[in-house]
Amino acid sequence: MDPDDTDSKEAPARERILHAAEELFATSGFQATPTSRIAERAGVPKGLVHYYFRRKDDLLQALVERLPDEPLAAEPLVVPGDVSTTLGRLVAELDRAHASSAVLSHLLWREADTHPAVRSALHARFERVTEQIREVLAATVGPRVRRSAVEAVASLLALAVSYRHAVARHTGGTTDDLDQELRFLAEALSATESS
Amino acid sequence: MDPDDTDSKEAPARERILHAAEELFATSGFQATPTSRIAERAGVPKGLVHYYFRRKDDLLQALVERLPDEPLAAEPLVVPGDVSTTLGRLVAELDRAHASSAVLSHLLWREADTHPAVRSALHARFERVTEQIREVLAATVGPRVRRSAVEAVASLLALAVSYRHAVARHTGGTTDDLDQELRFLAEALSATESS
Amino acid sequence: MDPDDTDSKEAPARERILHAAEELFATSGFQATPTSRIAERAGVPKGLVHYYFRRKDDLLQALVERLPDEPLAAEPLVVPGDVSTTLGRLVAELDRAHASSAVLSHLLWREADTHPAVRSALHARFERVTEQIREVLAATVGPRVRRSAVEAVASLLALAVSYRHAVARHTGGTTDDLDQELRFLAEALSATESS
Amino acid sequence: MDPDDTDSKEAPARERILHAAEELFATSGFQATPTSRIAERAGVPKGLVHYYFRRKDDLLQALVERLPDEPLAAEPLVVPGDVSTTLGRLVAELDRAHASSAVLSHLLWREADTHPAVRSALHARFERVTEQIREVLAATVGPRVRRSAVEAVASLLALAVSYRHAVARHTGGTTDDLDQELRFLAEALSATESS
DNA sequence: AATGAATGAGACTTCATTCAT
DNA sequence: AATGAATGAAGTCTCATTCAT
Repeated sequence: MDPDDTDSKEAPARERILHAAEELFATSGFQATPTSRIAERAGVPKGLVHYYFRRKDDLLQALVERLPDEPLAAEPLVVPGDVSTTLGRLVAELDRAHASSAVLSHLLWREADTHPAVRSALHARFERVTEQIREVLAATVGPRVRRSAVEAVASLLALAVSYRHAVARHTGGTTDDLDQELRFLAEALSATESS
Repeated sequence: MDPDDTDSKEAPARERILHAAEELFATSGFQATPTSRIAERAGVPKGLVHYYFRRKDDLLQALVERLPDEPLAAEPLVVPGDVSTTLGRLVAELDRAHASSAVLSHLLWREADTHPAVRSALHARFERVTEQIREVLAATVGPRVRRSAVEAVASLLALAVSYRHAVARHTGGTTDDLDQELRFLAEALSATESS
Repeated sequence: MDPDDTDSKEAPARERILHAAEELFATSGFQATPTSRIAERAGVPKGLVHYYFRRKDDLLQALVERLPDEPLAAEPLVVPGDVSTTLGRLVAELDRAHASSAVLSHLLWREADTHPAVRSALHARFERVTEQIREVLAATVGPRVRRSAVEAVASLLALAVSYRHAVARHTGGTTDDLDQELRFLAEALSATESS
Repeated sequence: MDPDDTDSKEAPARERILHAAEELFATSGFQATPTSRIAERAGVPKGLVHYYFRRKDDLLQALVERLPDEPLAAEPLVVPGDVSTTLGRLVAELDRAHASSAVLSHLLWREADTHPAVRSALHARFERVTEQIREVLAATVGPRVRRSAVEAVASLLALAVSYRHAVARHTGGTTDDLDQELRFLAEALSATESS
């Protein structure tokens, strides 16, 4: 019929449905988004949504399984010996990564209460952030820094960063920076080194 | 309704409705809770719910306005000079306060995305926690500790504690303790003092 | 049909719904009858059907529980000693009773396969017919007739009458009469008496 | 592919579809059986069902036209002069024949209300049973037995047997035997002979 | 000949909200 | 002041059927 029509026929229907659902779930919430609106947004008939995803929950499930969760390379961030700068870069990078998947992140927090699969995805994400901070720190501080201090800093930072991400969706994406806190942590780590 | 049922006259109907709504909203979410179930749980006829609260949103609004958010006395926690012990007590107290209003807290997080009033209540709560930590810290550390260090620790701790509270509802209320992190922060504060 | 049926607002809504459902279920079958058509026929909004009967099955259930199943007086039929006449009257009366609740009877047969409650109602109905035949016979034949012969005749007649009722709904209500068969049974009973 | 492809296809696809439909229609009813489930059960793609049978009704039609209804040989059952034994054997044989096509029989009764073709098949079946009973009886009783008595017994027995078959699907296939009734009928027939 | 993606009508059901009493 | 019957919009989901390959 329309061979040169590239606007709505560009992606396969299934993909367009997923994309529409992702946006709408994040914007209005899972429950508040009718499947009919997803179909409308994706430019497909209502029935096709249920053809690919029998129940509405399956759509959410598919969305969670599609989560990118890129690894985030540690080395480029590390300035050996300069904890303050390194942590600053690290947090900036975590914020950037979070912002780039803001839609899905929002979705994660919104639906964690009702969908166990979402809940575990959220938990896994936190664990990954903690581990990344730990790695970067370990590669930055000198060998004389106590291991327990590194652990404590990694844990505190992971919690702090995660909280900021959790509320970022309520503030339109902007959060206070952590400059002051990072300087304090860097200084504190150096202090343990002296012994 | 049975007229001689003293059980149903313990609290005024309006109060019973609010109480039922609080529990159900927290358990199943705002959208997923029919007003009819609220009426049922409160032991009042269905019409009465809308008699007191014209729209369902008014119920949520009333719930948020009822938020207790007791101030939490600072002095009993302070052990002057002993930052580690004081912070331990403080966090324990914050956790306890949070747990005691777990239902409402859960509700706050669940509905923050859809109701601005809830969102601000959540934000105000975070600010209050930060302020309390700052107060307690100020009363504990010696005068030689840098003000900026106190700020940094208060901020970090508020973020960390808040994140733990945010996810407590997903883990059945249990969260990792912060002992190691608190010791590290206490030590770090002492270190700044010496200079 | 009903001479008192003046307008559709006469009976309370719940009753009108039941009445409409009864007719439509019998005419088109349970599955093939949309609840919307029941509402339409009853002259009530669609929602009211589900207000009174949460699920469609509940409507069928209520219909079955409403089954009249009048006892059918035995004495007026009995002509002592004249088995043939008595059986003729009895069958005529059973046919008449069946025809008067033709709609519900049809419904019973249609839905017996899918609804156990309907199935048992159907079974109970057969048992009742058998018992009535037995009673009438016992009051008609002389004391010298063997009990086992009465049993056999009652059983055969109940089966035969019931089959005719079962297929009556397919033939527009008309069934072959049983005159010849009844005369044979009467004669056979008399024959056993002689011994 | 080629129709003689025998890789996983024991029977031709069309046949497998009919077989699957027969079972599913009998088990769950015509309306309640989606064509997709028929395809699934038959192990064929969904489109193929409608390729062979344009509309769902065509499937039912084809099923009815395929009805076996084997004639049932009369002679082996007849014990000349012994009506009781003969009738016993006859009923047993009719029951057995019915049970062997229980699935289709069930289907017949279920869909008689909605499909005229099914209805006539059911009616024809009853006529055939009556005729068979009449034949067997005629070959069994002596010439002095009144023809009208034979007619009456054949009719009564056909009705009784048919009712038992009609409800057999509700009772898991088991029905009360007719021993007592058959003895009575045999005796009654003999009684007419004496004159 | 065969297939499975696509379609859209329509089914059941839920529920906030209104209103007459 | 209180109630529960009534309303109708909207939601999820099913499924026979069509059609382009």
